Amino acid sequence: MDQFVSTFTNKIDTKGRVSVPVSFRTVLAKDGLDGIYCYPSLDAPALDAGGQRLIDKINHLVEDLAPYSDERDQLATALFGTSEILSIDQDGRTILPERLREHAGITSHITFVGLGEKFQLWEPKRFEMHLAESRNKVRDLRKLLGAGRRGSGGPEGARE
Amino acid sequence: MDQFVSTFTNKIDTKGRVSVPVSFRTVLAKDGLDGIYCYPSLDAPALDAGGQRLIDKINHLVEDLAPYSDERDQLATALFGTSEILSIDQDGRTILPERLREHAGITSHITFVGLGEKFQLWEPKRFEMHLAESRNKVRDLRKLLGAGRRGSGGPEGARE
DNA sequence: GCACATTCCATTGACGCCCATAAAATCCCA
DNA sequence: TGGGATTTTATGGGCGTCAATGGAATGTGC
Repeated sequence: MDQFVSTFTNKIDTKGRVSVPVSFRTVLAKDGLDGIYCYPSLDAPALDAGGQRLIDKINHLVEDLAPYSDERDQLATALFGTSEILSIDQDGRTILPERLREHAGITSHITFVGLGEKFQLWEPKRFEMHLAESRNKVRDLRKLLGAGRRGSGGPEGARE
Repeated sequence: MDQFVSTFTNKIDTKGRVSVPVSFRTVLAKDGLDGIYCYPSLDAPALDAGGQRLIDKINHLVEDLAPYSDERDQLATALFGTSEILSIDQDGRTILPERLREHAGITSHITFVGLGEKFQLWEPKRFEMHLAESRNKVRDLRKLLGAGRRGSGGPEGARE
């Protein structure tokens, strides 16, 4: 498996440590990064995270702009400037800096959400609402696509 | 890691010393420069900084211009004429010359901002505003990109 | 002598490393 | 198939190390 899938909710201990789900750790290791590349999501109260592949993608984005141009610096500022490379200790735990926790409203628990090539970190309650919204959107989308194919899952097509 | 990532805000003590974030020092050392190459940013009230790789890049930039052309002299003056190579003491601290501090409006605290191949030095308050602007720009930029192609989108993957 | 810069040392708080425990998943064998 | 044994994961806590910072000691030029 080389993709981030499923969701997990773990606890933050008194020292600010959280266990990273083992399946995510496996994907990261295969990806060739000893840690988690993580930054505030631009359009959600959540954190985006991933491994080397995600870093490479962002590098390409920045490198496509003219050297020493204003735009390039701004893009690099918004992406690299707000990013962290979180270390993972030998028990598979990491520590989120205050700045990142704040952006996502995370206090005592964290929900890890697999999105395939990357994953997100959410405050559990917020993620519940976000998930409900997402499902509704998917439902609407399916209506538009037409009742043509009915797949297998019932009205709750999205996974649990 | 061989890139400047994340931001750090450190204090300037009564003697003008500032600790350079350890992760930045590591990158500089790997880059093969015992110090910080630093000059006033051309289009921001900040300082640009980096290691050997940055020096090489700027050399190429200048060399690509016609010899004895006005542009070449101007660029060389603007960059090299205002540059400094800051030394790093054995406790990982450096001292910013008055001229550089003035350009960035730096007084008691300094924010180190990783931009990948280089980094910037900002007065903390100013950087806050600059970051907000940058994030807005990138959001707009992404909307433009996102409208076009769907699968490979930006770093945020078009979906949400 | 003094002003300034550089080197060295001390403190503090954060982080990494190690071990312990409990719960859960997996395996094994009857 | 079921129940117990083993492994693995999630979590908690102790402790040593290191980074950031402050201050003293030493050096250098005027």
